[in-house]
Amino acid sequence: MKKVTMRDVAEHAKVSKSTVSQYLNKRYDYMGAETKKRIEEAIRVLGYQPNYVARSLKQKKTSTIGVIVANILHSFSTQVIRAIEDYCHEQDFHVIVCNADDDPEKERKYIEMLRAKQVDGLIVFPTGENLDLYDRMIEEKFPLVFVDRLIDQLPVRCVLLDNEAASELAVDHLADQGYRRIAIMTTSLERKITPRIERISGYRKALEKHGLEPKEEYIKSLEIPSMKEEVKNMLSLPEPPDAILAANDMALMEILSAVKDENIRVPEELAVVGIDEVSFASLFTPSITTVEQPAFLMGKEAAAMLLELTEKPERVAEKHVLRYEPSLHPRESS
Amino acid sequence: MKKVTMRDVAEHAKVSKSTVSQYLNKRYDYMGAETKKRIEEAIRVLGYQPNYVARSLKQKKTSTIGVIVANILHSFSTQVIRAIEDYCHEQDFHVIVCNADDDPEKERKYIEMLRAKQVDGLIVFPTGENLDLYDRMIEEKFPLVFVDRLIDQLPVRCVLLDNEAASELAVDHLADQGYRRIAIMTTSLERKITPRIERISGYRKALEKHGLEPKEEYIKSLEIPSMKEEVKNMLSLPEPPDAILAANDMALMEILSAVKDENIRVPEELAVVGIDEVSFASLFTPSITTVEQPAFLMGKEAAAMLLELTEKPERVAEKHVLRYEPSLHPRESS
DNA sequence: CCGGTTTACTAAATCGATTTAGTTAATGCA
DNA sequence: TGCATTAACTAAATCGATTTAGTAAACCGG
Repeated sequence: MKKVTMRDVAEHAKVSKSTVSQYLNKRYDYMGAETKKRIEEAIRVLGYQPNYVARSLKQKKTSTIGVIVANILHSFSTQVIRAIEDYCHEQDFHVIVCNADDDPEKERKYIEMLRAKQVDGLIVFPTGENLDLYDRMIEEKFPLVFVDRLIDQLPVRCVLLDNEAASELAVDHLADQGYRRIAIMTTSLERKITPRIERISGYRKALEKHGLEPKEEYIKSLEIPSMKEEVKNMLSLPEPPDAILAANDMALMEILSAVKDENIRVPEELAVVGIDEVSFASLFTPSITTVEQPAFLMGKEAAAMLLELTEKPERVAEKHVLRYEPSLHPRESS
Repeated sequence: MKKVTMRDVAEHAKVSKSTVSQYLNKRYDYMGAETKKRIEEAIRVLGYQPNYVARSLKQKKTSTIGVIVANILHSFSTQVIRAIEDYCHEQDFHVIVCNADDDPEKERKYIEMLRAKQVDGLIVFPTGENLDLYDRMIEEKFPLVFVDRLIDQLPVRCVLLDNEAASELAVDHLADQGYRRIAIMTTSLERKITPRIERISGYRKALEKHGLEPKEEYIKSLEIPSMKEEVKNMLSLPEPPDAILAANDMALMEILSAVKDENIRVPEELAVVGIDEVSFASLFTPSITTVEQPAFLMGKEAAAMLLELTEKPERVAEKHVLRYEPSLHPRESS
């Protein structure tokens, strides 16, 4: 049951390997009709299937790209991944997805493995800690696109949300509805992660715009497990917030869980708005007001950009920061 | 900026390529300490990184497996994929995921592409239409595991839910709560897809067990877009159901959407139970009773099984149908 | 100090394609 | 007829590793 190779096809069709290769690559320029038929026949009866590994070695390209997401638990990541996969498969590229789990060591390992596998390019939601690797890729003009997070000093393509606008949309909406004591909660504190920082700064600016004073007790970023507790704390402040902005989908889930535990009426006692669209937003009672990222578009753009770099690697180091506009879905929770 | 190869390392360290290869593969049996140091040094200063494509060609293995899911929109698929990826990455295997979109032609294309890429094995949620390809893989002893769906006549490993038990759990629970007019709704009608068929037959058997007569108006399988409409139809029957079992997560979402549109009180007017756990089940008001598949376990098992077959391909054709037990999460919606 | 063993390495074949530089035969045109 | 073209192929090098068979020197016991 050994593998059938091009050599076998060649022998069976009584031509050379070269001719078979030409045939497979549709270089029919000077190929006899008779020969063509014989090769076709040989391929059929032997059940030949090409070996892309061999071809990749020779051609120095694999038609495969890698995607390393910082944390696959975010719905945003999965939406972007789907968009990338759809686009790439359309273009006959394959995709290998890795989840760095917000761990720079894992990120390093995956970057190294994927490069060893000779992927033609990488889309990375960077943890931000492996500057040497990022630098090296850029220097080598290895096709690279960053998503969701910015590394200021690096000249590289980036696809991300206008995060300040996202918070602004949410705060504007809440302020318009008459809410004055607006809190914000987000996950992940450690490293300076772009979306978290920008969403908080956008929130501060928007408050200011509406003449509202930011209170530090209303601005919390903490790990998932302590989140519900903090919602409860906030609500038992002398002056509790009348609205909470969840800075991402995971924060939203925790807030909703706390709200249910405590039997808080939404939006009468507390308004809730989430950044990131979630599958259940409109099904919920009350339905949840959200600020949606155009995740699908962003994924598609990132993929398109990467595949383009694949053909023009000299342009890898041109810095392009593409900001996408979020959109508000006003619903019953605010 | 050309690539550094083993040859470059060898020259720089003044040894042969073979020695460098031994070094990289940690065959230190008879290697001088001095030589070792020189190679190490050369690798460092040149920034050498191995090329797995070349290695794969020689070794005839890629340390990569393919996963082809029938429809990635199901939460079950994404959970299984995550489990597979986690397990494989732990074992230093890579995973390429493809979404066949319930289209047998796409499935065929992906199977062919992945095999051309020389993946070491395939985990497939089979559409059921490409028997020739399935047959051929089994005949060639190509590592293969099926998930979620059964193809009766094929001797192959399968990982799936005890679907009849899932419906039974749901119906038992509903009957215990006093519901008598229990309906079931599911997506996808065309092909005879295992979970759909078994969940419906399990439902029928369970009804019978409880002395309830199955009514054809209560058993509906249709495409997503017409689903909401059908819920409304059902509820305006002379004798409307008092409970609906959603046979999967997508059906559940449609039912919940209809329930919200029509302002139906759950569970007073209509109880709702879903097969497949969804992220928002416990957050919802009312929280949703679900029957959970052990998706994570199933994915892990499928991956473990496949990697084992990778080492014992002679066992590919042994038929093993692994059935997993679902579990009930009783909540407020029933 | 001689034949065998052990140590430390290397040359060359190989994996399965692609590609370049030819080769041979047929054809065209003056 | 004679020389350049063109058509239809092919031989061999190549991609970057792994691996097998082999070599040469050092060692070692009798």
